[in-house]
Amino acid sequence: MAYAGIMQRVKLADVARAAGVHPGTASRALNPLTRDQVSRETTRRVARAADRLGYVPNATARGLRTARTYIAAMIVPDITNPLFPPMVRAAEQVLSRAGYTLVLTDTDNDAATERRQVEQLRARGADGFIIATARWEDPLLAELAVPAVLINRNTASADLPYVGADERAGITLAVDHLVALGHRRIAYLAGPPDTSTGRERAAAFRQAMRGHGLPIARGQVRPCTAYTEAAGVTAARALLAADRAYSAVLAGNDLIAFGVLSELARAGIDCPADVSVIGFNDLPMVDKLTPPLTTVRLPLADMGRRAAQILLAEIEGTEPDGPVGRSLLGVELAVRGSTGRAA
Amino acid sequence: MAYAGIMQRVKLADVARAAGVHPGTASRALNPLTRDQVSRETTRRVARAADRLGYVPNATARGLRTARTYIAAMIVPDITNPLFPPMVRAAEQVLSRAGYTLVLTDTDNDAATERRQVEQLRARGADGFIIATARWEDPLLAELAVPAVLINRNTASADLPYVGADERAGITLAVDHLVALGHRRIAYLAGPPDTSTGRERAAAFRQAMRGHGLPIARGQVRPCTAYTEAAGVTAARALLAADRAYSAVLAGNDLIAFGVLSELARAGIDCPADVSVIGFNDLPMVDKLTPPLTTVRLPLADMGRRAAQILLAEIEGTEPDGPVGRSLLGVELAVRGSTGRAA
DNA sequence: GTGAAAGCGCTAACAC
DNA sequence: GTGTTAGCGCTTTCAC
Repeated sequence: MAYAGIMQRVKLADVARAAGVHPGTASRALNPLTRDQVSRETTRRVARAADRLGYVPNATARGLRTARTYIAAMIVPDITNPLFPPMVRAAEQVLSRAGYTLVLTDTDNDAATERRQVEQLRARGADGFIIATARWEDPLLAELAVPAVLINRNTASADLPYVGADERAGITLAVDHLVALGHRRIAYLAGPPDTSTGRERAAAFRQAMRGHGLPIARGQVRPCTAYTEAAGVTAARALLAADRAYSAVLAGNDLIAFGVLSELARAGIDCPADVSVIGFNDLPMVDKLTPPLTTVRLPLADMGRRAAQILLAEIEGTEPDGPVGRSLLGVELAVRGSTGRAA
Repeated sequence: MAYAGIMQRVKLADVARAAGVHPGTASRALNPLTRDQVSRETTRRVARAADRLGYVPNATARGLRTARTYIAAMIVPDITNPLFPPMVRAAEQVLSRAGYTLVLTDTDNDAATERRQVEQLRARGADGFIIATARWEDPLLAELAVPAVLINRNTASADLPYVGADERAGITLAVDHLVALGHRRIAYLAGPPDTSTGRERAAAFRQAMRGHGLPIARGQVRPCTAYTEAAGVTAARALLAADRAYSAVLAGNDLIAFGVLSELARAGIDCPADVSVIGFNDLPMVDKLTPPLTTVRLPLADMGRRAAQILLAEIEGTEPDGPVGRSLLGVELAVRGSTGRAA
């Protein structure tokens, strides 16, 4: 096989020869940061030659020389989870515009796989990481010695920049909405406590209830073992089996809410007539369900963009505009048919 | 910021010194393909030294020397389309196990963006491409001079290996199902004709109808301008405005089917009592709709795996097991509530 | 403002 | 079987 296009590529030396200058000069002329060391006229000649010959710099050679790869890696637990694609997409846009290439790696929700991936990518020389897999206790993050930004999930194990949604605000909106509809007995099915989202949202729920002067009974806040429909079913079943009756259920995320909805249906309890349900994340299609799910919408693309910007700033050692340590982006409540006035 | 871990990495020369051999020898000892040129004893010493020092080869330097990057790129039109994540995930697994790193790039459905991305990735030295964005007439594919595999969509512009689902079989299953339920007036809303899937599925529909001895009237097969719900709405409206009444609608994909369902609802036509609807792709959640959508399920992960295997074989110049030119993977019909007996 | 020369870390062609 | 040497394409001192 002859892949001519890739093999006989035009290199800097060719451009320099065509422009009648030394390769070093051509390099300076082409690099925006060193362009001012070169005369206007030379710059023009080099640029024209490069353009005419279709010169594309060899990233590998540059990387070897500069010890920079212009590769950024993004680590997600499972790209088939619709939460992540919008983040990935937005991050890639920012990164690629800045000359970086995004490497995506899917850990399949497995810590060992994740560690392998990270090591492979470090060997590759990835300039930085955007990490969407953080656990609350996460030894890997503590060891990490490269620029990195956490997205969606935060950690207690390291002091890394974090970009997330304003989860407290989201939960507050949801509780406020239910209270405004007359609900007072509101159960919360939390996400797993080894994630920051599981912890943060649960804490926010307690605080919001307290803000409305509503007491929280035992069993009213239940942790789910995972952010899955199955875990939601289990938790909902436990809720239904308990003494206390709730007029509304706030779920740690949409998948848990699905579990609640299906368990309510199984038990012959109507939503929203008998019980209102609210989810979190606003996954695609949840507005097409019957009833359509009221849920908290996260600015996923904004999060991806922001994380990429912060990472770029970290890598290049510049200041990003805006705060770095902890960026909380605004959320909104998508009010739909799964919530109604308290029975 | 001191990122010690990455900066002062141990290099081949260090290993060679520690093992008391020349770097060239160390290189040979470490490379499986050249290991047999080195004595057992030396190999052992080098391996031990490398292990002890935690040597990780510098992929950039190797790439510069060997003109190989061990980077494979995957190009998708829109990663937020749930069709693609399973493919990406499966491809990444195969690739990463083979020592390759997957670069994902999202073209935002834009040919110009796509061209830019491909050029950037060529400059990066990507060893090969998995392309999910092929159009039926696609000049970019004709120019491509690197190993590449098409996935999901085929093209007329180049003779590249193609991995897809058996679309004809899928359409046939759908038509057979409807005919078995007593339907004879079945409309087809095709995808755009600049995609192989748009063309292939439409051709398959005509053939399947012919196989049942069912005539196809003018306006019974309508192309949509895009694979979107909006395009589905438009096409469905045109269908309803026509003289002929249909008892079933087969949609070019699930999004088009959504458009049909919403337009039927708007017109007060019940699905499935009055009209049956079938989609294509089996997107997540379509089983949770009311009514749940009958649709053709594609083996997305298998497609991703297969495409990656073929690409690896292309890159390494070896034979993959199985055919290369055109792999059609089996589909199945997920029968759900949106189809019923003809009225 | 430009040229010369060295070198990033690795591998492959050539000696011995 | 191992050492030597050269060089992948680029950037970046150092001269002038």
